[in-house]
Amino acid sequence: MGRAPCCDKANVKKGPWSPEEDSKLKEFIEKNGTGGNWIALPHKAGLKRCGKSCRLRWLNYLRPNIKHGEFSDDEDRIICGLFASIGSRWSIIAAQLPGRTDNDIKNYWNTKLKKKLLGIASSQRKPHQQQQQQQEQLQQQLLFQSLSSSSQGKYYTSPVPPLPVLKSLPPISQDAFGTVPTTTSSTLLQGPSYQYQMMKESGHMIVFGSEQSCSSSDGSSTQISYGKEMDYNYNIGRAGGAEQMGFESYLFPAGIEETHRWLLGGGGGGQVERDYGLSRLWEEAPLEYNYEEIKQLLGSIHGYTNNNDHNLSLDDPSGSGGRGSFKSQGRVM
DNA sequence: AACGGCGCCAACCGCCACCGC
DNA sequence: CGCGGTGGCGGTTGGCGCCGT
Repeated sequence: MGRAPCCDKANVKKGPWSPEEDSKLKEFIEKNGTGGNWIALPHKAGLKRCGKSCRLRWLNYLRPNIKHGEFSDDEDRIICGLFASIGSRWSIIAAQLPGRTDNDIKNYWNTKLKKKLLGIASSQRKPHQQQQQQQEQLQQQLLFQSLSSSSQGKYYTSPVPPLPVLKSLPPISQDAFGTVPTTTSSTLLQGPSYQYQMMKESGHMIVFGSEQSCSSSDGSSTQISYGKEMDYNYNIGRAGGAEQMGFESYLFPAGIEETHRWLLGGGGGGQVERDYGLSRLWEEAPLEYNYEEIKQLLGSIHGYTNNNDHNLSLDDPSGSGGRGSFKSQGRVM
């Protein structure tokens, strides 16, 4: 089986575009527009190219106001935040970055940003934290994969809510109190080493990650996994003198509220009511599971798949075949 | 200078959704 | 409602250039 090719492959030129072809295409579109039909366009424009190729060339290179060159820190931040929220929906991400194309962002992510962030993440990993239970690792990795990787097939089927620039929770040792933490790309972590993402004000978010070794005054410790949508508050303030304190609270869909507070002394060390086990432990090696296994594991993450309260839901990938099921996406010409 | 490895990125490929008939 | 054509998307590839040996 197979489908008819979009053009006569024998008679179309492939490979890099010549300046002549570029100017032909540009001139034609500027004069006539695309005519709503890319397949017919190359013939009309006198180009021996596939319509899709023309479209790509126009959208990614010739279109006016295309921005090339280095990505700024702000752009890094937006890409990281959106990737963590919606995964590799490059066209959606590109829509938030005027002048950038999905292809550009995809390339940038794959070649630079991902490595940059992974490097940071692995350098922050502490040896003693490499004792995590396998099940938790698996769940969290799968959670991340399912939310971030379209090929694993979890999709938002409702419009994604407005996404503010995401802020990351500052490490507890950092002087992040009294000022709103401004995130640089170096504090955003992703993928298997993903830790926390935190918006600076109240709102709704999805948190990937977990806390571990949460010590309390009676010496007990607990381990908490997150992989849930939740409402949250995040505040940082000062509690007199040089003392610094802050808190954050999470409201889970089930109505359970959890509040974390911390208190740091000014000069001589600090005290936290709960330890933030911010560094994550993940398997470096990719794990591969079939969909049934993934489903089972995700099913064990409470509250994960039932997010309708928040206008977000997750599709079964088996029905969509893996791509293009982002229902709210608009067509861009 | 030659060669191999690697990174980058433009372009291609294949799939799916949408739309008109 | 079904079908075919087209647009749009994300993953992948191939070629080029840079750099180290």
